[in-house]
Amino acid sequence: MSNTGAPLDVIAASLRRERDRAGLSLSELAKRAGIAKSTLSQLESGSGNPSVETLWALGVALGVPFSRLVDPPTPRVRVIRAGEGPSIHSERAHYAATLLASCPPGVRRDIYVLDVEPGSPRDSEPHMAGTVEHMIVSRGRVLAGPSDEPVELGPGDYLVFPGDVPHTCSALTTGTSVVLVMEHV
Amino acid sequence: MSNTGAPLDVIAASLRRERDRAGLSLSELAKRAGIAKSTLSQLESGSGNPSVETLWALGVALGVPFSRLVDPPTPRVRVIRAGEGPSIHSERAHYAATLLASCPPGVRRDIYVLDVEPGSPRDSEPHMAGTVEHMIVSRGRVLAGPSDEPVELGPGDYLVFPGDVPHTCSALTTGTSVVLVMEHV
DNA sequence: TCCCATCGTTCGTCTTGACGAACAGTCTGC
DNA sequence: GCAGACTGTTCGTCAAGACGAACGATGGGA
Repeated sequence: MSNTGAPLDVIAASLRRERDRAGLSLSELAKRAGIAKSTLSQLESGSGNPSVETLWALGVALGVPFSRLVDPPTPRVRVIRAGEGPSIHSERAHYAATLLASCPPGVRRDIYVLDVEPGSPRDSEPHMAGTVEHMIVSRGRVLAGPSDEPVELGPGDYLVFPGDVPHTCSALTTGTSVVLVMEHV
Repeated sequence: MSNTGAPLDVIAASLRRERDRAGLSLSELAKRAGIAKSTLSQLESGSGNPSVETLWALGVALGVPFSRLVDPPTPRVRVIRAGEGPSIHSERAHYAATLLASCPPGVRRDIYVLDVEPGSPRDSEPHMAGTVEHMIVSRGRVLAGPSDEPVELGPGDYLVFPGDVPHTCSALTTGTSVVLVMEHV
C-alpha cells in the first residue's frame, strides 16, 4: 500500500524537492503547468488538497511520473555479498530466498536471489492480486511457472508469469541459483 | 512519464476495474472509503476531477497502492530463452545487454541481462535523475558501480548504486553474465 | 540611489468537487 | 403482489480549491 503518512505532506515535500531538482522557480513552474502560482505556493506549504488534474499538470511540467509526487525516494550504494543478506531457508523445499531490494514505495518490484536444490518443489499460494514474477536463471536448471503450465529453464533463460495464481519452482540440478523479481503492481 | 492519456479516464477505468476485482458494490466501497457514493459514481463515469485525499481514501479502501489507480496494468506468461530477446551489442566494450521486461507504466524497474567480456569498461553517462541500478552477478567477476567508487563483485553478489551519476561496468573474467535491474524512480 | 525584474507570499472572488437526499431499477422472500 | 434491501443514478446545497491581483522582499544594472 505504499505510503502511510499523510499524502498531502508527502506531496508538498515532493513538489518542492522536484522543483529544486529541475531548477525552476515557483512562478516559472506554475506558468509551465498552467496553474496559478498561488495554488502552487499553497501546495508546497502543505495546505491544500490538489485535484488530480492539478497534480498531473505539475508532474508533466516537472517531467516526472505522477507517482513520483505521491511517494518519496530512497538509496545509495550498497553491496550484498553472495551468501549474506536476510535470507529465508526452507528445509522442506531445499531452497533459500534472499531479499536484495525491497519495494520502495511506488516502485513495486522486489528483487530476490533464490538458491534452490532438487527435492520437493516450492509451491506457492497465489500472492496479492496483480502480482507478477520474473525469473532469470543464473546456474542450473529449474522447472517453474504457474502450476498448470510450468516451464523448464536453463542458465540465462528468462520467464515471466502471474504470481496471483498457484505456482511452483523446483530445481532440476544441484547448486541452482535464480534471480527473482517480484512485481507487486 | 508513465501515462499520456487523460488521467481522469484512466482513473475512471481503474476504479471500476479494482472495485470489480475486490467484489465490492459502489455503495459499499463509498462507505468504506468514507466518501459519498454520488462522488464515486461520478468518478467512475469519467466526469469529475477528484482531489488527492478522495483518491487516497479509495486506494486504501481498495487495498491497492495509490499509483495503481492512475496507471494501468499488463502481462501473462512469457519466456525469453538465453541468447534470445532484443539485445544491444557493443564491439567497443565487449558486452551485450538484453531487455527482459520493460517498465510497465508506474512500475519503473526495467530488467536486463548483461553478458560482458573483459576489455574496455562500459562507461555510462548519468541517466535520468533518480535512476538506481541493481546488479546481481550470475557468472564471472565484474568491477562495477559509480566511476569514483567501483566495487568488485563475484557470482551471487548484489550491488545497488545511483544511476544518475557517471558509472562503469567491466568484466574481469570471460563469459561474465549479470542481471541488471534499472529503477527509474 | 533608483529602477525594474523576479522571487514567494497573502488576499478576495468564483468555479467546482464533495455531500446527502431523492430517484428508478433489480432481486428476494413473505 | 408488495414490502424490503439492495443496486447505481441524478439532483440542489455548501464548503473548498483554483484563480488573479496586489503585496513586501531580494538582487542586479544603469
